[in-house]
Amino acid sequence: MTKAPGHGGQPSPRDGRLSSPAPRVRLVDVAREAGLSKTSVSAALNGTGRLSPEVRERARETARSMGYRPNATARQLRAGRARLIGYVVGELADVPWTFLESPYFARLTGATAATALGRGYAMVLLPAGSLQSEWSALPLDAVIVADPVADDRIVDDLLAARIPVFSDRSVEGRPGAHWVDVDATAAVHRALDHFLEQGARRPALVVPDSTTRFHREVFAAHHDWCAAHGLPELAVRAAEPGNGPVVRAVETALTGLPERPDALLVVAEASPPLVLDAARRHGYEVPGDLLLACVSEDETARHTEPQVTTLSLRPDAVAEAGIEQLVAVLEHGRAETGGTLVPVRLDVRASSVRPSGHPAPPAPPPQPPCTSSPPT
Amino acid sequence: MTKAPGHGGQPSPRDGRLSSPAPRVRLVDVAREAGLSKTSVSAALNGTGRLSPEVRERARETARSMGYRPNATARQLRAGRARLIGYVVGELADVPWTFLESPYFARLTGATAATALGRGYAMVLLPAGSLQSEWSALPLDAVIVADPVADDRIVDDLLAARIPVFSDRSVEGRPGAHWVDVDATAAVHRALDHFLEQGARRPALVVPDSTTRFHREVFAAHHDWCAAHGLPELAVRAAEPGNGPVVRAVETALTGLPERPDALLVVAEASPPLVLDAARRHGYEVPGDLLLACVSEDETARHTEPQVTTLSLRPDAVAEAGIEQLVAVLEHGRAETGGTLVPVRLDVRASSVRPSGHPAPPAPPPQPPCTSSPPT
DNA sequence: CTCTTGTGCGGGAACGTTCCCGCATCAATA
DNA sequence: TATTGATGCGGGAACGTTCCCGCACAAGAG
Repeated sequence: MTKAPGHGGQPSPRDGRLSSPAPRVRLVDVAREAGLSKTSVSAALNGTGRLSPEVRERARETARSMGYRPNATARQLRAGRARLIGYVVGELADVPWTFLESPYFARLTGATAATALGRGYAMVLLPAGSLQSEWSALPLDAVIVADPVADDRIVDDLLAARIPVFSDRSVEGRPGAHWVDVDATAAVHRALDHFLEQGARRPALVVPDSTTRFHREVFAAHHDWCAAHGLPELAVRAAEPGNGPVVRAVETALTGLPERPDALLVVAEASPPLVLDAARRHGYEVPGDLLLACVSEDETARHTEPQVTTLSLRPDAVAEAGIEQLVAVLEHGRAETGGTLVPVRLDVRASSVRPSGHPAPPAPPPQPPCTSSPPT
Repeated sequence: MTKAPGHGGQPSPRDGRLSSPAPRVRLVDVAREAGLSKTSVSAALNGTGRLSPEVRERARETARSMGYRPNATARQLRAGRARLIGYVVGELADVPWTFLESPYFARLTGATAATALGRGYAMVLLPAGSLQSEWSALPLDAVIVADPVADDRIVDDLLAARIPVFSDRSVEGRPGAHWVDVDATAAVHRALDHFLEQGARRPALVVPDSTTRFHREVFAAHHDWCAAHGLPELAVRAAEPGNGPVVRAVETALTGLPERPDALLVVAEASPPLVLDAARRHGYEVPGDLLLACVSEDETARHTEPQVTTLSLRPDAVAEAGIEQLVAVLEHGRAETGGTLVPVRLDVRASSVRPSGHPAPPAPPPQPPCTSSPPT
């Protein structure tokens, strides 16, 4: 006993027999029991330092038998980081947490957590539109902000707090912010090209009227594609995301447009069977009268009759790219990563394949001379 | 400068001009700048201690202007806990993370995270079937294990590590473990009673063949109810959860049973529109030929034609009860909490209401004398 | 026999907080 | 004028790790 405990005269209540529920065993406890120093025990357990095999083994065995578990917080303090990342999803910020019900975000969330954990980072779920006070008590090494809405302060707050942010392309160029995004333009073009190949000439689009970068880019891509191909721009914007508004928008697209569409692309997290039912209710046979494709991760698309063609935004790939970038920035100090664009995947199923009985145009569609809009 | 920096002769690289990216400002930095001690600054920022208003304000202002943010890890170390809880879902342990795609778990997860954060706890997502190594580096105050499967080691590992566990009723009686559960028996009885009121006499049940306590209790409750009411026990177990197997089980229930059912209760996270479509494909008109109810949180049930009756397991209430219990145990040391049973909610919609044109039995069904099975 | 080199282990200082004290100072009372 | 009590602030010890050293000792080289 080289030094007095300092706190009180008593030899500290560590040595048991007090009613308290058995304090956790620390490194020094193991060291004392094994007749070693905490330095040696630490080195033994971590496999570092210069130790004789006997001492190493003795320390390990003592630690095991005493049920020693290192204090994670103390380690973090020493290490200078907590290997903890935050995860916020900004869409639907007014209705926090409903995002998990959308298959895309459900998968993105799960894949992000899994990938992060594989790289040694734990992920905490944060509510959208949260204040500083909600997360300032957390030792966050970085925060992922999935699909921020334009007016959300969260990204600014995080950057002001010098916390690295990983988000979508809308943060491009801001110092301390990095991005991974879905190739929305490619997605829309891919689906519309597919419709065109299958003979559709009046493809319609349904997209929610949200302020996320993705939805805006979808709308613009559709506009450009229609202009470039000289086809009518049939688009309906759903008032908000969610099955109700989207299904109503689908009904508008099927009945309330100047032209009756022969193909429908739904770029919203709507339930494929619901969309299919809506089409049927309004007298469309799919795929006979209407080719249907949904941007969706919902696996119910594979269980309808006919099965519904989907365009996957590949949330797992987005998550992987995001975490890879995060690790590169946090651990190797690569701040110059330019961002990553993840390609989409079209899963063609019966709902968008023209049945053999129907007339398929042999030649590509006539390109009208009035294509004056830029193909950008 | 009362004491040498100890580390090296240099005045430490804190004072800038080195290429390093501006080290984070600490409490002592603020104190030095304000001409105060770290004790006073700490007290000023935390609103504790005895300080003159001027000093308090000066400390706050200096901290603000220097962009001081307290180090969360150091606080946690001092406080002895991290206010961090783990969240594991054990079902579908072989396919980690798919659970988030089920509306029930999506809502449960979101509600748990939100409620926890409201009480000052952050929630980290952990993969099912994870090893000690995955979470041992995290300073978890407790772990929530949603619906553990019978053979999962996770609960044992956590209890062995002296981490409080909050789970379903299957952990009842184990020291250090607490539970909140859904009243499965009440749920089944509620739905079947409703069918009976609506005149059904051959209600069928579809339930996944899983090892979670919930699904086993559902099966047993159905068995008891049928016996008590002298009705045929029409039950089909889906090979596993998921839309595919469940829809196939629904088809079996509709076509492959000894009796043709006149009501169907689907206790699985299946998409209501898919179940409805399956019934139609096999010649049932809902609700004319078949009363339908699903145990589901899927909001698509409100957008089908007819709308589908659902039995909500109230994940938000489960989450709230769980966190409340967690706080009681962690902060007030109430270890004796007996557990909480959350009631269900039946949302009756058109799919389970006998249309007026159909014959409705005026009197309650004849109770046969052979009711020998215990009504427990 | 002395000087170096290497090995095995321990002391003690960080990491950044909070909080228990103790030491001044000053007003009020005897 | 002394004694008390309250008030305002600072010193320093924790919290439990990791890691940089330095010290002792043994072995080999000159």
